[in-house]
Amino acid sequence: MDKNNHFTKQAKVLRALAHESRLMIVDRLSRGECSVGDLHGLVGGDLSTVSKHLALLRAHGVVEDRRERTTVYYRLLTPCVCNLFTCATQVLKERKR
Amino acid sequence: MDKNNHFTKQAKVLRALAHESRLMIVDRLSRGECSVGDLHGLVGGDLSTVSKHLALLRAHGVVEDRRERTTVYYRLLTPCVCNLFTCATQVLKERKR
DNA sequence: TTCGTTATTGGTCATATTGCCATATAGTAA
DNA sequence: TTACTATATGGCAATATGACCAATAACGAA
Repeated sequence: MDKNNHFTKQAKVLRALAHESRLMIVDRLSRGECSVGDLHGLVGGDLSTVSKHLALLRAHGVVEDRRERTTVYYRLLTPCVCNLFTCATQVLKERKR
Repeated sequence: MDKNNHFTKQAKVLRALAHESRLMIVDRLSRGECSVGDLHGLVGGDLSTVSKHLALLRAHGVVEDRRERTTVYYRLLTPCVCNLFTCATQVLKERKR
């Protein structure tokens, strides 16, 4: 497998996560599955915008969904994404010194 | 401190990393400091483009630089960014199943 | 079927990102 | 000084991203 290609793929995953609202969503999902409506309540803005953020996360393999009656629940597919928070926080901390 | 604000900051750090060329740079720097010229040889494209990627990484606290004569060397400021690779890879792996 | 609830998709505009070119700067040596 | 090497910066055009509104779809209840 080509190495550049792997960096390209990784970059896409990171870009999928690198957004304020999507980080809020991931952070919430790291504490258990949640409906679109509740995520919307958390994130704010237009519901359709939240839905698009979720579609993007799903397309990149970060989350998956499950429908129950008329409600759709999302959950993390790869819990390790929490490491990103730790890492980003550490970069921010280091920067201040 | 406001929580949303923290997500915003984290998102900026992740965006700084979420680019093919910048991941290549970070990956290389994770194995020790390196000059701009050598990074350019690795990444390809225009040298000025590489320089801008480095400026962006520096502005976000991911790397720092040191000048020796006419050569500028860059190095990682926060080694934990390697966790990002692990995590992104895991997301990619999970997606395939 | 028709209606209400929940979520997704299409369209469009504004803004952000990226890459290349040309130019400028920092440092060294002659 | 001039010239040379190594990097950085300004500017611009192409593309990508994000937010909203409107329209649509999926499902259950009446």
